[in-house]
Amino acid sequence: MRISTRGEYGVRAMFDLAIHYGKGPIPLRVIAERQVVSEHYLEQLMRSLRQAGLVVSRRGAQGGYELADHPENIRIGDIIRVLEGPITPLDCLESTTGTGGPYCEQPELCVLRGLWRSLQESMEQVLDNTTLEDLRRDAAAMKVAESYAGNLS
Amino acid sequence: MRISTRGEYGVRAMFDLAIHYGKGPIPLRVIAERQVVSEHYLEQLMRSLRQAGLVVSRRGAQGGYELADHPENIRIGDIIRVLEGPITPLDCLESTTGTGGPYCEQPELCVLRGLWRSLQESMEQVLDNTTLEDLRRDAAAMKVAESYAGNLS
DNA sequence: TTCAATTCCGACGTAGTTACTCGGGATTCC
DNA sequence: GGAATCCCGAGTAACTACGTCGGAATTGAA
Repeated sequence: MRISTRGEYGVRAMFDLAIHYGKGPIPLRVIAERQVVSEHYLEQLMRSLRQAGLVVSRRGAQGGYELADHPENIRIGDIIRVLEGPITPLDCLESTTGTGGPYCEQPELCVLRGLWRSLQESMEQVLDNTTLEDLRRDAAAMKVAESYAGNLS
Repeated sequence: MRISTRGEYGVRAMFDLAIHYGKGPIPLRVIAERQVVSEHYLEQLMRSLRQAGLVVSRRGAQGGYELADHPENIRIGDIIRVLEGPITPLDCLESTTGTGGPYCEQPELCVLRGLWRSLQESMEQVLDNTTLEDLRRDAAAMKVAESYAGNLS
């Protein structure tokens, strides 16, 4: 029931970009330093996020990454899905082929399906109802100045 | 964000025992056949569940496993915790030592902590408010006779 | 009393995943 | 032209998930 470091670091990086939204591109090196994660590793994650259209990049000197959209339009669930795949406790909920044991092919007969579906919905509810803007506002409410906020995990 | 087969098979097995609660011990072999999981593997899971006090066992001929308590007193969360460990998206929520990045040692300064905590609470809310009795009742409501219910995933 | 059924236990194996690292090419600004 | 930066594919070491295996201990029944 854990998210991996991909999701964790990815959200940290996106939060960092949200805090500094509107100030032009931020180099990977800076994000990695502020969030205390491996630069090379984070680069891989940013690659995924860029391909998914959540961030845009600029190459060369003065280049870097920035959010592709306003923080209020980026949900945490979007980030997690890109980096971790579908938000689901069990793969069989996503496919119709049924890998969740006997009778999983006939969802109407699978009692446990309802349980896992509820779990899935409750997770998605939290992650899709929180945007980067919410987090940015939380940071501000904590009276943590922007200059420090970049260091928050 | 997935549960592993330990949790999945474990819940399936406990559900099976709930359906057949009050009829004496059920041999591992029977559970494994009904749920279509490896007998040897399931044995390991039952070992954990027994040590945690969720099931009781009887050895020898006519032996097997049964729930240690009435199905309404066994929550899905109890089962998952035994087989998967704490229900949490991030280990740092469980410890006070702080492994969630900079400032995680000072939770009041960690903006993301609130997000992960919400996610954790929503997962626990579902898993701790569903008991084996709820699932048993679901099965009955589905008009699936007990004799078939044992086959449900 | 013997025998078959069953749980109990510890160890082993192995395929896949995770969490990175690395080297170099392409692009952009000054 | 050169420094800064992103872009890309490959490699790798450790860990985890998902089992397997062989046999000892216990129990009920014939």
